[in-house]
Amino acid sequence: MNNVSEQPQVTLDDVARSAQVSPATASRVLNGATKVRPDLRERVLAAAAELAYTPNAHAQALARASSQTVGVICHDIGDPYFAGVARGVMRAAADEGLNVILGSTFRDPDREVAYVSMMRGQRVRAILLIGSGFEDRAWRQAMRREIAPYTAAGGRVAAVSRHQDLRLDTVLPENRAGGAALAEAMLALGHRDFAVLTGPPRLTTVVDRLAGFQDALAKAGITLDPGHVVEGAFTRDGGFEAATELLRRGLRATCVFALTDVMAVGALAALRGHGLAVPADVSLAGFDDIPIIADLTPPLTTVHLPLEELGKRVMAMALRPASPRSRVERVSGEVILRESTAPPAPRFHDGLVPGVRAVGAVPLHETYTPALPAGPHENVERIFE
Amino acid sequence: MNNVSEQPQVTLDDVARSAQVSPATASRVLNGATKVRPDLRERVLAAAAELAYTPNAHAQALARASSQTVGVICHDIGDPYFAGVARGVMRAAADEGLNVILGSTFRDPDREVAYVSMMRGQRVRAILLIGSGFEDRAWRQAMRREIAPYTAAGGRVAAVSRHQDLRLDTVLPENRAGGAALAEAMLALGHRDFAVLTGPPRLTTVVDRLAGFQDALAKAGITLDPGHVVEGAFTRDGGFEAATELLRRGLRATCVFALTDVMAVGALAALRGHGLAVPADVSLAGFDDIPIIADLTPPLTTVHLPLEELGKRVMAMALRPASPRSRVERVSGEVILRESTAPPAPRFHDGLVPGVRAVGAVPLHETYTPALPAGPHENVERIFE
DNA sequence: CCTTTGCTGGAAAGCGTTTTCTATCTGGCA
DNA sequence: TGCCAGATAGAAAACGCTTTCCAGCAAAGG
Repeated sequence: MNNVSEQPQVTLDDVARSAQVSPATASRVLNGATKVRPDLRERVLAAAAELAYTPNAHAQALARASSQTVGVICHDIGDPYFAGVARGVMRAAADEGLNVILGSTFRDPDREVAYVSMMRGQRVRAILLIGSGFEDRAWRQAMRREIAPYTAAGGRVAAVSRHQDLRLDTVLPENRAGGAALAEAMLALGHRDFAVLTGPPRLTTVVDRLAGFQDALAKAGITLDPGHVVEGAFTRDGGFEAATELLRRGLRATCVFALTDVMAVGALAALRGHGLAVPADVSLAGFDDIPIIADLTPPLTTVHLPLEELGKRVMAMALRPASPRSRVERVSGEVILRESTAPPAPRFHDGLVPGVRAVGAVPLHETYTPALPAGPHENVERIFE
Repeated sequence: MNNVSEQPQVTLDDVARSAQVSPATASRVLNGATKVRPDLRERVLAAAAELAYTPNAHAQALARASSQTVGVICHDIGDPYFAGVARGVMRAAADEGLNVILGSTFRDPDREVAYVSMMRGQRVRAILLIGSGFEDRAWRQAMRREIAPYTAAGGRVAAVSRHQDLRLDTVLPENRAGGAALAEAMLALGHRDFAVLTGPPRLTTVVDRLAGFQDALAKAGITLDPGHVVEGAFTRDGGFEAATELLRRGLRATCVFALTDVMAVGALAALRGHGLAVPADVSLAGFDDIPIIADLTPPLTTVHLPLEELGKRVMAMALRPASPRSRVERVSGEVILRESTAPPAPRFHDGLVPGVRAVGAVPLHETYTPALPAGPHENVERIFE
């Protein structure tokens, strides 16, 4: 079939033969702890270079019963959120001399389970689950069935932003607190009427961010009009469609909260397409702080998450030996007020919030972190439960 | 060290023993072509499920002397360009049932070579090089030294957007033609004075895009003022800095071409920061058509590349058996005129281009493909050299 | 000068699969 | 009824490496 004549791979035996030593010695030279006579060592090294020898990683993994590989599973590597976290993971992997097997599930739960199984087969040192889990009983069970034997055999699993049901070591963005903080910030701006663009309700991230947002509103005595909560896909187009639907229903809100920045980007386009100015006519806020949104016009208010840091952190977590109790590192979000949010236009005021314009004097681009426990230098808090 | 008692991995022998058959039979049941007596088959399947058996992929790879893995090397997975291509690769990999080992070089040539070596060790079926190569003699030699024995042993290597020196199967965006087409489009708008924000001159992409751009200008009798060519990193901040430097030098150009969209994003911020309106004061164009730029204000004119398609295509290429001559699939770019480019403001006119405003009547958002061979349905042309 | 200790190199036993190869057993046909 | 072909299960070799276990040798000590 293949007319190109294939030379056989050069093996350690070839190197050993060429250097006139035993395979054992060759192995020791190449990665051994024990001493080898200098001249033999020389010969082996020379032979290896000469033959362009590369050890068969599979054979090594088999013989050593351990691998230098970690698995990473995300929903969509094309999404800036995951790309950002993945960048952190790649950086950490490079530092640790680890290889990364990447899985992109395209948001298919079955594919996620399949990836775990596959990585289990690869005997990866650790599996990193990036992104929200699914609120799905069958899925959770399937995952558990894969994960249990893996961890029992010494495998490590760590997650970013996961539901607690799987009891994994987790780097947990404070989605709930972040949603609440954002709501408080918007309330402080004077908004009283909100709309939310949500994602698939099966995702824990959706549930948490929305809940936090609603909590804070409730504390202010405000309930979210169910008609003002529109679901869309966690994509730019999903945001666009959700915002369009919102407008179709007749938007009364003065502030729209898109559960992710990616959705917010689409929403911005939709709002603008309908002749609404942001923030003059309506404020818009997102969540995640993906790199691009500071360069939009207007720059988007959001809840900042240190994406790359999340990736590094989850890797570090996975590399620590397992502990009997699952660890959780909470990473707090930070509301970043940019120009996409402003006090509501006077015509929306209900009279209960006089002088709101004054609040608008809060400088834009400034960090606003109400009610969030944040350390002086890093916004991370460790909790062992 | 690890106080968690580790159960040993369950092996095929365990399954066989539990099913009271030979390992050979168990293997045949699990993935064999030959027939096995139904009751034995049942027992094996039951045992495997019972024990949560997962075959050791390393042992399989060793025994089968082949792996189900491909390697992908890109500069920075956090960059929207690579993330987009990687998404296509992941999709294709999923379709083919292949696993992906990802390498992110962070633009370090040495790391790239190291990744190839590592993937060679993993005996990946194919290595996909995404992104520009380096114009560096030592690097090229090192790469060749890694690639030659790999391909000699039947490994496949394919690249997106590479220099031809390595003689790889390549999916080649028409960087040169794209640069030229963009120049032509800008000339048609009436621009006569240009500036270019380039990236590291070691990258072939930089060389090609710039050359194409200059070619087209030369044809129109225009030479690029060397002071109007500013180098920056291929990142948002690189674009920002390069544009800032350009402004510091005193920008006379009416049109700025950033060699990548990512740089253009930074440039846009810099221009705006200096009080310049785009496109009223200066036009701005990029290259790649990463997803976000259509949502910027103004939406960015660019040369569209089908990123995800690039990824799928390079995978397909790598999966085809090698041919004696290296294949090249050229993918033409497509100039997308959006609102970031407009005819130059009258004050910049040199009097030689009267009536330029009329040209501005060309509707925005429209596709403009001068002098590019594009098929009716896909903008791809196959060339075997 | 002989024995013991300490190194170092080689032989060989795995690591967990797949895949010949061989043996056995069944059924079919003469 | 006897023999052969066909099919199927098991034994064993192989995949390429690491690592224990030995053996041999040199140096050191008695």
